[in-house]
Amino acid sequence: MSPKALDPAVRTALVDAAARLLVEEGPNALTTRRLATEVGSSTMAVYTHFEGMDELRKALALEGFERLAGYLAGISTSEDTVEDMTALGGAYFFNALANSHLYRFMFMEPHDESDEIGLNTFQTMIEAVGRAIEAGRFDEADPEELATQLWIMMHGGVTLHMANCLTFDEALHMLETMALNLYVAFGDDREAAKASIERGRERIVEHLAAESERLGLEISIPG
Amino acid sequence: MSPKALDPAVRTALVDAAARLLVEEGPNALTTRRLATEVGSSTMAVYTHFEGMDELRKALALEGFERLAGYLAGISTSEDTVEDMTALGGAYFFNALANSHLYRFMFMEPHDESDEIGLNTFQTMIEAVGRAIEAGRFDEADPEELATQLWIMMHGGVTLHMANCLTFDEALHMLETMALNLYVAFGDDREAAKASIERGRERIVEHLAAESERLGLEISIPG
DNA sequence: ATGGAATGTATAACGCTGCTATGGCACACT
DNA sequence: AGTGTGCCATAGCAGCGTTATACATTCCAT
Repeated sequence: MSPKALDPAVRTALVDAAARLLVEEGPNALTTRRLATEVGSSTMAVYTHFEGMDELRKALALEGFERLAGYLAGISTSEDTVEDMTALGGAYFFNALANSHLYRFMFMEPHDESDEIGLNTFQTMIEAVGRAIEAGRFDEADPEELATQLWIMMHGGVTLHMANCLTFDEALHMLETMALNLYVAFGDDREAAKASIERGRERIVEHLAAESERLGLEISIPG
Repeated sequence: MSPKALDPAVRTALVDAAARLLVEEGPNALTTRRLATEVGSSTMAVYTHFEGMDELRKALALEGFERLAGYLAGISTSEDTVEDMTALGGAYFFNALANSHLYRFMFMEPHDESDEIGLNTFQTMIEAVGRAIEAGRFDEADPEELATQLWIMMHGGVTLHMANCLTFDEALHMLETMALNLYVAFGDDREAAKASIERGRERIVEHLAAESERLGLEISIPG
């Protein structure tokens, strides 16, 4: 009883075009008509594949979570668990800036429902904290509790930077300072934490340099 | 050469009506036509007293900063500087929730220009940190540096709660835990900080209870 | 006191938005 | 091969922010 199968390619094409429009021309370019002409269909496609623009925006938020997951997955684990954690934070930070409009949809858009989707992305951070606890760098504690603190810190720094309340340099510096404070509060040795943060930043810089070259982007990373 | 003076009452009426619409019916109710009928004028009023809806929204953000300043001003200083600081954080938190739509305009709306307005509100927090340093609770440091960390923490917790990523209780608990961690990192004694946070929360609860009774609101404050 | 210039405001319209009713058309199943 | 289901294009609706125009009001200069 399916006369014409719903083409999933159209759905992904819509999401892809929407994401592209978002990063290239900003949120104002994200309209049904524009989207329709972009994928070469009519505005009805939005309503057959989604319930409307709101649900498409939710799908876009999901796309944002997947990109974030991709960035986080690019961070390999090492014997320095705190360095890994710092690198994950850096990946979070740069993903938020690179896909800032998507980040908006993920966390800064007024949600009607409480979509708890994408929170398994957060699992990566919890696991990293767990490894640091196992390695003895952090005191015994609930990994989620510690990871949440780091998340609050990252999200706060990222969004205050987006709001022009902190410059890029300020945000980066404050986040590193806060990370040091929290790592120490979590049980790590101050000097060891400082060294791990330093190495974590170096790894992020390398990683991002490679990434930006791959994408042909131009990202300036201050000292 | 001023045939008809621009009535400032209309401007404030517009801002007041906009703020009321925002808190009572949400952002979707904030339209030029709705606003016009609300203040009993035509849509043109928005364009004579503002350049358009965007500038009106900026004025609304300013209104939000003033309300925040009012909340913060309601926190008196005591001999326990860390308790004061915690109470300020609580006031910040509850203001953000009570005027969440205004808070959105202040920090979560994509700004074209970098309005650095309202950052003198932040001065209150810097001064509170300065008092804690003078009192010897915190080590000698740049007060702004420490205050910024607390701000990042508060903003992160508030916005993650707004995004339904943290429940009210979770946000409150995490913020108190983080505050303790940061206070200790700033140089305070752990037990002293714990006691100050406890007293700060009690003060906020009292303050908010009085405030909510005055406004006839119903705010539930968990233990 | 009076004419004229300047300026806020109401009305109507424009282009845009998200969205929906309608109808045709391509497909899968019997 | 017939048939009906369901995707999609067209056209239209109500609403949005904004603007052009006409009117009314007010102040200054004479």
